[in-house]
Amino acid sequence: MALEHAILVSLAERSATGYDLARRFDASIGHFWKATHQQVYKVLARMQEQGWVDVEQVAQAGRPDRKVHRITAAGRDELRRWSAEPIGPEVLRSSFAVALRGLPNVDQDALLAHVRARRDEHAATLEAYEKDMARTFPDPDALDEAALGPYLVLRGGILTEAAGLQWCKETLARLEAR
Amino acid sequence: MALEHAILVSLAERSATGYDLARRFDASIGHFWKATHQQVYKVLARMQEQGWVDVEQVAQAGRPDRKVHRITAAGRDELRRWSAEPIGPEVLRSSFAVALRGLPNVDQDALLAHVRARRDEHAATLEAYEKDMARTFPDPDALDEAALGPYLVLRGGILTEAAGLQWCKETLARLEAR
DNA sequence: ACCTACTATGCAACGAGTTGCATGTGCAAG
DNA sequence: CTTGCACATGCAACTCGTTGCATAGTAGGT
Repeated sequence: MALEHAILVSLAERSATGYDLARRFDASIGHFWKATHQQVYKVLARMQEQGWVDVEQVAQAGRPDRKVHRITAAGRDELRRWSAEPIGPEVLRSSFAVALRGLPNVDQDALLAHVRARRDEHAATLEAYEKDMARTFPDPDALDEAALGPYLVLRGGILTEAAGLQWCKETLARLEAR
Repeated sequence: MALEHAILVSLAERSATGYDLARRFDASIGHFWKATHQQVYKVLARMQEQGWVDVEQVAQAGRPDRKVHRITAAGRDELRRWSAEPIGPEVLRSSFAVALRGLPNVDQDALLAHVRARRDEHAATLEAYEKDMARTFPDPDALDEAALGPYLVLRGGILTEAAGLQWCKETLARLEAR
């Protein structure tokens, strides 16, 4: 499993509550790793037992205490240990590709609508990433240590979205040409 | 879940045993959907109960009977019904991106080695896809009904691999420049 | 002669991930 | 004044997916 490690990376950037982490997994980190809040809370509890994080309880009025999780030295060790391990094969699951492959056996109109929707999503995401890139890394040739990782990941997001968009466009052209 | 549907698509192309399907999930279909043989057998049993496939038992000497699964009319209906449903968000889980994002906190040498290995894998897969493309679809402007789906999926594979390769190259250039 | 891989099925135990529910306040929009 | 969203935690039940094991003959390499 690697949700642990995604959380460790995130906590190494900045300490956070489970709630904060869950939101990060809906936003920036969510571009390459998804997790729900239930999962995050469960895993955080386990990580605490293992001593990878420790918790500072912050009382609040009218709502549950914030439990701010901070990465420990053991957590950093684990991150370094994990990063030296061979990376397992990336999980690939594209129901879009499944539907395309089954072209003669699926609902053609629905498929066409799916492709269009997907094209628009890729276009929107790509645009958002490019804006983010321009805002956060205005000068990509002058990045400090802390910025390089996030920059490279965002670059990956842009390349991935551009490829997805291109795929949709070609697919649409083919389907519409029939 | 959509493993059912990936199997239905595969069986619509050609009837098969669980063993055959498992191998397809290691090869062509595996480019966009992974599944182990244990999973395939389990799901096939369920699909049979639901009446989406039926099974012809073929006796063999010295090894278990082959159970050839064929898609039924109900299976085809299910495929059409499923394809009209909204597609859920694609699952994204890239431990590579996690490691990159955590750049300052990971083992730098190991990461560099991972990126190189990944670059080589993408290059090899891309080359294999392109050969497959040249062999299977020598004239992409003259595709019949049955070929279009597989063609488009392969195109998607090529675009995806090319993007991954590009990402690795840029990443390497950045990491090596430090 | 031995070891490995291929064919072909499947169970059992476990770990990962999803869905649904529960609780309770404060604040803003309609 | 009511509806809904943001904050903040978490349990329970379930399904999905992985890992390890079991069986058993045949073919091919060292």
